[in-house]
Amino acid sequence: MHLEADVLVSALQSAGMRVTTARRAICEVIATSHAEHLTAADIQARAETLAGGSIDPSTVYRTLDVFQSLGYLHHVHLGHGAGVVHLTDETDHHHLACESCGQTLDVPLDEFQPLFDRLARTYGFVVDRAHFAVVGRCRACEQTENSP
Amino acid sequence: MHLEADVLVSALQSAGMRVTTARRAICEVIATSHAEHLTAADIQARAETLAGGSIDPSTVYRTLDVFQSLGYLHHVHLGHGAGVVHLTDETDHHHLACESCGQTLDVPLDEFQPLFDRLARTYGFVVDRAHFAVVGRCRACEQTENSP
DNA sequence: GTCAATGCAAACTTTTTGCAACTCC
DNA sequence: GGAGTTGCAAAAAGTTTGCATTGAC
Repeated sequence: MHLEADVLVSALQSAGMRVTTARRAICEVIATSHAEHLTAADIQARAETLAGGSIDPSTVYRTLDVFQSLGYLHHVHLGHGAGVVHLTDETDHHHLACESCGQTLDVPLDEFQPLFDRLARTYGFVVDRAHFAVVGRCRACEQTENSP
Repeated sequence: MHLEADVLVSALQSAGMRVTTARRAICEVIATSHAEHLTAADIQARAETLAGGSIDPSTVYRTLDVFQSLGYLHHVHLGHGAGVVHLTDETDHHHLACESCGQTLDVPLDEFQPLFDRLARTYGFVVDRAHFAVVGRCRACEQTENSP
């Protein structure tokens, strides 16, 4: 189930691309990020630690683009601010993004499937599941707000 | 049903705020924008035409902020790029945003309400309906893509 | 006459791009 | 050695902010 960094590295090689220190570190970071939603800046920071040197933001973005092209990543917007990346692998859930505390809640796909099916049938609209995030307020923030 | 620009102007006055040429023009624009999804730049352009002079982007943003604070507007992100504003008034529908052609489809709230109710019951998550947009591909783009 | 609102310029965040230097295969 | 990658710097888009001037009430 878990995606190993090796798989990503091999994917680069199979595509005729080169494996550099920066890319190896980024592979490691995204392979071990399963349930997390990392921004490019997050990935840069972790990859720099792993690589033991600095990595330019543009390198991070370019590498993430590569993995999106190869189909391993999608990027998602959970509200304002930076986008996050997400393993394509893990598409069995969706995100509820709290606009107050920034946390995200993962919800099984089953909850959404009836709606998505209906939208496809009625409007011919195919939802991009990976790109989809529902913005609102989580239970904790909702309670805090209503009992000051 | 239609929100008149006068209502917005009065709201400013009731809140102890001043009515300027720029604000009057912006009121006019958003009051007559019903089904449209306007960016700050769109609003600036139209307001400048109405006002017959230039209006600074910062003035537009500040004025839109005022109306969001007063509860008349929400801003929505329909994918990448600039956000759009939306009359709070018209919350009886939701947006399907095509990531390919950029068009948006309005869908009655009824389609979504069962899901929203379920999310609230199960997770305590209250969906910000105005901020919510579903990203995907519309019928036309989906067909174009699949028959080249 | 005050104080809020404006315009301007500058900063800001996130992301993209051009290009010379580098290094992986 | 040659093509793919990198870093740097600069640019892009969208938005926010500081501050002096203007203008509404």
